[in-house]
Amino acid sequence: MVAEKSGKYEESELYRIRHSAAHVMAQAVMEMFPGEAKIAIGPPIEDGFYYDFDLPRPLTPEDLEVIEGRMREIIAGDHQYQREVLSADEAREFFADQPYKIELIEGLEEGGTDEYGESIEGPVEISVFTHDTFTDLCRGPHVEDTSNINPDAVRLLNVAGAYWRGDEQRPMLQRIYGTAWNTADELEQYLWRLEEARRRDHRRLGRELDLYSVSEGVGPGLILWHPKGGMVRKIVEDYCRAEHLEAGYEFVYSPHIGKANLWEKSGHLDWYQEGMFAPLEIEGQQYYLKPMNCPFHVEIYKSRTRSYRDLPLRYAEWGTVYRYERSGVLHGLLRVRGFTQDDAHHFCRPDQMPEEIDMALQFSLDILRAFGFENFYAYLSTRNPEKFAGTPEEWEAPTEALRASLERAKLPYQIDEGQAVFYGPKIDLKLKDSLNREWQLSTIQFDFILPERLDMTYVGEDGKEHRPYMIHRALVGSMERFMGALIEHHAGSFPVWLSPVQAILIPIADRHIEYANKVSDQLKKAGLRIEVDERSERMNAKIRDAQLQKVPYMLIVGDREVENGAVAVRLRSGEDLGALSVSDFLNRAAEDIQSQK
RNA sequence: GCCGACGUAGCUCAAUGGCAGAGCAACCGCCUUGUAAGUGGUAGGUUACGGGUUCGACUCCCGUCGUCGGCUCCA
Repeated sequence: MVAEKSGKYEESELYRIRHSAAHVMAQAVMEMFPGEAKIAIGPPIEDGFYYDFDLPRPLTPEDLEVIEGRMREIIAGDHQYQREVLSADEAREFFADQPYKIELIEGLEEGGTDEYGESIEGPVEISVFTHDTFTDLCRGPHVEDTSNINPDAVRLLNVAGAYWRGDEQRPMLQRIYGTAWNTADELEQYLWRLEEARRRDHRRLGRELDLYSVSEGVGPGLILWHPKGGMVRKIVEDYCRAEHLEAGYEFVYSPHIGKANLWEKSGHLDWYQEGMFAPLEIEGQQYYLKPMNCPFHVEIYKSRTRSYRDLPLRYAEWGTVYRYERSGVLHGLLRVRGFTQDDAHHFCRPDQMPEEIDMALQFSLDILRAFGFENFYAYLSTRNPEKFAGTPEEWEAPTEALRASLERAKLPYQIDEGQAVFYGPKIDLKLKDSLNREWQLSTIQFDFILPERLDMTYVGEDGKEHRPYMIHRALVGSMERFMGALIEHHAGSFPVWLSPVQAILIPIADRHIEYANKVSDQLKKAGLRIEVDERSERMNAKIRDAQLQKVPYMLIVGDREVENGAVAVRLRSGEDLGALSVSDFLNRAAEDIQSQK
């Protein structure tokens, strides 16, 4: 079942409002730079709209305020949107001083691309929409009248650079992003959502919770895990390792560098060199930092003769890889230059392939669910016609095999045309977090190229040599990116089983420290991760700090608790559970940990 | 990589050409505390780095590095 691209938004009133607001904005910008503003395109997007301009100078935040103010005036003028159909020649004449529009008109006339650069079939009718003094090449739809736009529900957000037609060889334009809603209240809610996303930003929480840092001294895109973040990561890894063992994987380890010749044979230097760090020279030999683990796992496979009886083999490794990413794309934990994949390779006979794909897919879903993620979207990436090994015919069966597995799993999926890796098609799993943002984590890749390039064989029942199939898969993807997703999904309030500090003991006065340490020892023996706040601070201050660190349980101990062998339990939700005996608290904690909530 | 903004104490931010500051954190005390910040003091700086203009630069100019928002890219 292929997920339908939702046609609903495109047909909605909000879509028309945003599209119309983009036109109003373009009018305001053209008035700001009479005769000098060149307009490109301005479509509605999720949650808002943008418009691209070629202007004589960079826009400032103050300009945005002026533009926004002028937009309100235009809106208040109650101008109708009027559609008119033009011939290509008429349109060219009308937009004679707008080179970007001229280019768009060519696209419409010849067919191939529409006014947003999306591909279309055949030539289409050329229409323009006019409101007040502004006319734009546009297929619509628009609202009837600018009075349908609520001036109190429009906000310009920021300016950014954007290449004309998304092509880095072409001019860089200035893009103004804006948002528009039905009501001021909806706008407020949207702005609140943006603010909430900022509060949850893993880069901010990473610092506040002392999870990780990136040091200028070390280098961009290279992550330093601090003890707290390291603890969370270790728990994630330990859990995954145990699950892998149970699922029939074996663990391997491989080095960080390998000879140039290895990467030549694997095809990485042909297909992927621009993503690799420059080679190191050692005793006249070139070595490369590994961008992937697969060639090493293949070498392990090839270290002896394999029988059909040995298959499938499943090698798993938390392998740290290095990939060159252009400086402008680095982003916290989500786009880095060094990261650790929870990588594994299945080597199997052709007849085992469907089962191996099914297993990898199911395992992936199980693991992600364990960490609190529920909403998955699958993407099937097909052959990139510009960048693929083998022949198009060879790609057909593997692509079908992946598709069949998705059907069996009853996962809704979309096709990502041409997004495959050079060595085969893949399934990617993306998930939505608690703020409805999409994250790509899992990938399951069919590979029929490397086994041949690296000459892998097994001896079949017939005593002859056969070529195995290979699956590359990473479940959480990269530990770094997954940690980023985990931090943001839980807004830093990790479930108890993942919290680096599960409980903090808060002695009310110095005389309670001894008892706090005694309880701490007891809890540590039971396997909990505990801290004691021995600072000479007020209890209130200690609670505040523990709250800010998002510690699941705050255990307050004063005279009453010492006397009764108890702890007064406060949850980070603010809920006060009152005094519990140490063993009752342990039961409560064990339950919470067990449920992984 | 590209366009734009930015870089001042561990963090958040002041100082716009004339003595580099505050709050929090840290450290040393005092207070001994009952569910989100008790209180006094001390220390902390090559203002990212390198050059230039100037009597004088955190401030103006150039370059480099880095961060942020996008674009492009993303095995």
